Amino acid sequence: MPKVTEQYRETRRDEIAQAALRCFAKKGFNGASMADIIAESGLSAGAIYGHFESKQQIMHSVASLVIGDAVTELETLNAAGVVPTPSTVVMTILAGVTSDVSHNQILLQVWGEAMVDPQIRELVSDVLTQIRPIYLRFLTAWAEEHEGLSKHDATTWATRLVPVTMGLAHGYIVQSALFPDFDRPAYLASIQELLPG
Amino acid sequence: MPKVTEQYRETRRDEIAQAALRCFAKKGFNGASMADIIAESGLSAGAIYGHFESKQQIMHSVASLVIGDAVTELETLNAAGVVPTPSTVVMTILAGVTSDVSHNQILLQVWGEAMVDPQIRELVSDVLTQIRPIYLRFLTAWAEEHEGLSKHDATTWATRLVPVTMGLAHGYIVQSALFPDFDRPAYLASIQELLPG
DNA sequence: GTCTATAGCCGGATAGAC
DNA sequence: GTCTATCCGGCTATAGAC
Repeated sequence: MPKVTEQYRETRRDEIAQAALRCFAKKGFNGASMADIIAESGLSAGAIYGHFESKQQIMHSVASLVIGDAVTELETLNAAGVVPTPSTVVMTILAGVTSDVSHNQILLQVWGEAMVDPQIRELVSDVLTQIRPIYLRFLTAWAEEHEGLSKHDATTWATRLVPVTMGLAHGYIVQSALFPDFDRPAYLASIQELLPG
Repeated sequence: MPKVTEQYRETRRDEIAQAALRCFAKKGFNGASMADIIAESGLSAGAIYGHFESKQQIMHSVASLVIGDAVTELETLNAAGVVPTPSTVVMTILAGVTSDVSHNQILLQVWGEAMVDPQIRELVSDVLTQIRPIYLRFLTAWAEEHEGLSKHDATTWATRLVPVTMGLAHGYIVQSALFPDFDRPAYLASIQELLPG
C-alpha cells in the first residue's frame, strides 16, 4: 500500500472530525445528527461511514481531539526544559484549552458525556494519567529550587497542591464556557496572586 | 379548587422529577428515554404527560433541582448571621452540591447541556446571579472584620477573589464527578491552606 | 471510495376509553 | 387523572450502483 493513500485516509478522517466538531459545538453531541455532519463536511453518508464505524466513534474522535489540547501544551512546556512557576503551569494549560472557543464549549459536553459513556470516561482518565505526573514534577522542581525544600518535602508539598491547582484550571474552563462576560485576564491575575510564584 | 388537589399535583410532579433524576443519573439526559422514566416512576405515559408538557420540561425541572442545591446551602449560611471565612463559604456550597452523588453527576451533564440549550444556560446564569452577591458580601464582611480593610478596599479585594473562589468549587465538582479516587478531604484541606481564613 | 436512496428502528408524544 | 395502544417523524446505518 502506497504511503499516499494512508495520508489521504488520515486527512479525510480529520476533515470529517473537524466538520463534526463544528456541528457538535453548535448543536451538541446529541442534537447534531449524522445529516448535519454530512452536510457540514460536504461529503455523503457512504463516504463518512467508510472512515468511521458509527456516530459514537466520531464523537470519541472529537472528544479525544478536544481533551488532548491540555496535554499538548504541557508537553511543549516540558520540552522547554525550564522550571516554570506553579501559576505558569496553570496558565499554559489554559492557553491551550481555551484558545479555541469551540473546543472549550465541547470540553464541557465531554465531561457531561463522561458521566454516562464509559469510553469517554476512560479517555478523560487517561489524560489525567498523562498530565498528573508532569504537573507534579513541575511543582516539585519549583519547590526545590525556589523554596529550598528537600526532594522529599517538595514532593509532599507538590502532591497536596496538584488537585487544587488543577481545580483552578477547571474553574476557569467552566466559567469561561458558562458565563458570557467572564473576565479571563482577571481570573488569571487572581491565580497568580493565590499561587506561589 | 381545594388545596389538597394542588398539593397532590405538586407531589406527583416531584415524584416524576425524582424518578427522572434517577434515570438521567444512570443513562444521561439523552440516553434515558421516556419509556425509562415511565417504568422508573411506576406511572404511565398519559399520567406523566398530564404533569409535564415534554421530556425537555422534565429535564429543566431536574436541572433546576440540581443546581438549586448550591443556593439553598448558601442561604442557610446567610440566615445564620455570622461572618464565615472564605474557605468556609466554599466548603458550605460544596457540602450542598456534592452531598448527593447523583446530583453531582447530573450537574456536569447540566453544564454540558447548557452549551446547547439556551433555557438551561439561563437557568445556570440565574443561579450565578443569586449566588454572586451573597458570596461577595461574605467575603467583603470578612475582609473588613479580620483584615481591617475599609469598606471600599474590602469590596475590591472580594470582587477579585470571588471568581477564583468559585473556581475552586468548580474544580472540586469536576474532579469529584470524573475521578473515582479523588481525595475530597485532601482537596478541602488544600483550599483552607490556599484561601485566607 | 464515494454517491443516492432507503431500510428499519426507536423515541416522543397523542387519542380515546375509563 | 390515569391507563393502553398507537402513530408519526427522524434518526442511524446499510445496499447497491458507479
